[in-house]
Amino acid sequence: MSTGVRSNESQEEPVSARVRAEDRECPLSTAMSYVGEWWTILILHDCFDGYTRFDQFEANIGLSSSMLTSRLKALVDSGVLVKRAYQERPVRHEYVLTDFGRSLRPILVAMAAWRNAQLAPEDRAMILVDTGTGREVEPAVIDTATGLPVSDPRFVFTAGPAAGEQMLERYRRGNGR
Amino acid sequence: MSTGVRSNESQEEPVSARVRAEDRECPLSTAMSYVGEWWTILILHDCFDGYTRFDQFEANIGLSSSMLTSRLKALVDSGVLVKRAYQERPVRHEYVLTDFGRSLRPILVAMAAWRNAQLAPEDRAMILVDTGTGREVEPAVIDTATGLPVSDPRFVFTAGPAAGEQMLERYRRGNGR
DNA sequence: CAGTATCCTGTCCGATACTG
DNA sequence: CAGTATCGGACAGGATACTG
Repeated sequence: MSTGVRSNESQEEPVSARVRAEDRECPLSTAMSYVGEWWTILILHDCFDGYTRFDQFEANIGLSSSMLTSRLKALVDSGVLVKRAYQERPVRHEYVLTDFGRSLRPILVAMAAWRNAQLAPEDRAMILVDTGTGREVEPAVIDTATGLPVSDPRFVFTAGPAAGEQMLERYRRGNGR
Repeated sequence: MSTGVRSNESQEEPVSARVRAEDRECPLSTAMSYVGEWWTILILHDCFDGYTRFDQFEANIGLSSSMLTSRLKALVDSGVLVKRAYQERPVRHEYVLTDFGRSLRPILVAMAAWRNAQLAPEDRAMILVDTGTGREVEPAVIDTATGLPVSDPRFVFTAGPAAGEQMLERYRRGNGR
């Protein structure tokens, strides 16, 4: 799990997302292989709100049980959740976030904040609050060095040290910048 | 476009994502209807890097031309891109980000930052840099009031003023918190 | 309740061919 | 080059039925 990618699998080998992510060696693609699916985001949302059980996910999200089974399995396989029996006879499981899974929360927050920023405060259906003060949080994605929002045009993507040929080509002179 | 949701459409009415987003009245779902697809993220990435043309997207992303056509159309319909002829005879178009489209960039940055944080600096294939200083940016999602990262457990989601029954139910006493 | 297994439909998406 | 139209296979995902 050091690379953060799905570890095992049955004998079958589908998972187009994984292949695409590695082929592209791009952090965005890798991130998409984790949070690029509706159900995954919705399940994570539930988890961040403290829900842990199959029927809770099913009720909150409203997906079919077979889909939920397969999504949960994928999340466990990829190290985002762990499945744990919390009682025997009958055996009952709970699904809880790993540290790795918790690390995804800022992405969800950024997405929710993006949408809420388009709405007047009184039109927001879900908000982030500071339990210390009770006040609504206004999240921002910033550069930790300067504190500036990353939407500032001075910040641009470019090839990193481990860039492959495709990535280098992408950032060679010639794009519209 | 004030609500940021797709405006028009041909006579046909597919777009399952839109329906789901509105039904759920959840900012995460709405965000997912915009950035929940691989191709959309990849196209946006290209746009943020200054690419504007059909063949550039095709070469960088490697998707089929028919898919690219339909993804671009969706992005134009949803107000993320505008299609503009930059020359006549033969007519050639470019696709450029609207302000609304540009507002999505922090989400992409948060995703890339999430992945890069798992890698040693020398293992990163793509990074964000400050063109002022030339240094790599370490982005963070923070609360603008306190400056604390939103990963801090004091920050939690809860129902907002416009929460509907489903959202209220979700945050009533009873989840695992 | 907590799932698993099976079926079936719609849609994603690449391949191919065509147009100005 | 910058697309559009059509075809067909693979798979996502709901509905339903079954199990301990």
